[in-house]
Amino acid sequence: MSWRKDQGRAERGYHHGNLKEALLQAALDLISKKGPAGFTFADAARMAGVSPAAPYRHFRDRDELIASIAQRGFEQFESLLTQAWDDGRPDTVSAFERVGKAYLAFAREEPAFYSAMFESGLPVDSNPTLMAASERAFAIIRAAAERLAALAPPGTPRPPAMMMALHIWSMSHGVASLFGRGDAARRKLPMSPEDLLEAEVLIYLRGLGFLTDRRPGTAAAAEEPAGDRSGPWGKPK
Amino acid sequence: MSWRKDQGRAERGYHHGNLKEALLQAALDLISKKGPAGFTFADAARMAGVSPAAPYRHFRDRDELIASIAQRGFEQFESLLTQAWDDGRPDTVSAFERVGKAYLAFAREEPAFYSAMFESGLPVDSNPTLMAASERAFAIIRAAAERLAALAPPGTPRPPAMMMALHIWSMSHGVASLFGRGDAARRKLPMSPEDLLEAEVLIYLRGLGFLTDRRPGTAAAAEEPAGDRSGPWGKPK
DNA sequence: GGCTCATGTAAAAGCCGTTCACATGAGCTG
DNA sequence: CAGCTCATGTGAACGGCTTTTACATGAGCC
Repeated sequence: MSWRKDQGRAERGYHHGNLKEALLQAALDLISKKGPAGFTFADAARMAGVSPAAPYRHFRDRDELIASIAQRGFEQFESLLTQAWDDGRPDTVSAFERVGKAYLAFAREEPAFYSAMFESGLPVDSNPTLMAASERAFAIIRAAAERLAALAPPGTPRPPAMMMALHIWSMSHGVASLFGRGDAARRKLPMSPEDLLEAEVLIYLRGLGFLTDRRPGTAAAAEEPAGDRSGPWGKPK
Repeated sequence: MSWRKDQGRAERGYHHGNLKEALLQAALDLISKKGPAGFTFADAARMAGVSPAAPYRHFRDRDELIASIAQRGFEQFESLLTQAWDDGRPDTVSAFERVGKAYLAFAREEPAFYSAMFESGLPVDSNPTLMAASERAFAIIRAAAERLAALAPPGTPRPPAMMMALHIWSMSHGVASLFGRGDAARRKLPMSPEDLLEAEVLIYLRGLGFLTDRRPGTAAAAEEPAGDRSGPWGKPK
């Protein structure tokens, strides 16, 4: 991937040609290295090889750059979740769990996006298009919850899908922000964040009446392919 | 509560007399108004009526002030959780739920402490005494989980208390940081954060085999006083 | 070929964090 | 009480950041 002009400052005319994009990339780099607080507008400009005033031709101020990154992050996030959900294939429950894992994977692999989205301190409702992007991403979780709710075992009250979605979101976000990333907020854990979240979601689903232990002969087995786990947290000793 | 010298800059000698405390208070004010990022060392100094260099006699740098606040926050947090847990009275499950609510209440009522503790971007492990304070607070949740695990219905595998504690922590933190505070991260919800978290915890506990719907004649009723709720999310229509 | 306007620069104002040499005076010592 | 000492506060200064303003450049269009 090479831009029209080499992205280094090497022999570049008066005009950069791709500054907006270069600034977004630089900001991503910097945020992932030093967090959204440590990132400076001037640094991004330097990295792109332009003067400190140049970015103002493309972003009203520093916050707007961060908001742009958050926006882009929500878009990638939405696409990742969509892919993970895969319209509920091969079965609703395991697709649902995959969504939780995708959430965590995103937080770990795209820490810069994740912090811009959730830890930058920007009010979510300041920017309507940002808010909309955030809601589109959440809509994936919501749709998944909707499908899951429809599978509620007959006889039990059907859980509100919106509530389930919010619960899953909060679990994923909680695990991701407390234990998820390598360098910030490191706390010792007896298990990986992924396993922690998986167990949490499975226990939760079981609490709703979804028989996630997948033993043959259960109601869930009618829709789910057989699994071999004995319970949400591995084999008890 | 009046200090030796009136805390305003009004007729104050060369020495402040209580600068460290005044700075901590000022920082709390500022952080709760403008977030941990918006807070500046110079502002705190101004608010205390001293020169911008004075704070350096009490804190190595800005981060150390924030860490001090986080530390103090963890201490208050621990005390609040201890009080909420009340050693499991009147019954383990309801005390457990009270702990979740206390978590949320703290996030809402002490946003400045909460952000310093969880959203300031300070590496938790940078300061050993901070880390220790954080662990003491978490120990309350852990102890509660321990007691709850001991009540696991016979016949089912007993869940690891540590895991339960981490689950509860992540749920509480997830709800608090996504929906908890009035002004940052405002997202529309069909229910209050408190109700959302309560339902989440109840469903989770049910998933572990704790019969939290509290109908007479259940195993849980042997330890729990009777309640009147029909399920974790109110009456289904 | 010449115009225009988006895009870049230079310079400057104002703020912040941080450091350093120096000032002050609270509290101890005799 | 006199005098000393050292914790605590001051002022000035450095470098860096954000943001604004007036000006420069040249890409794309007529």
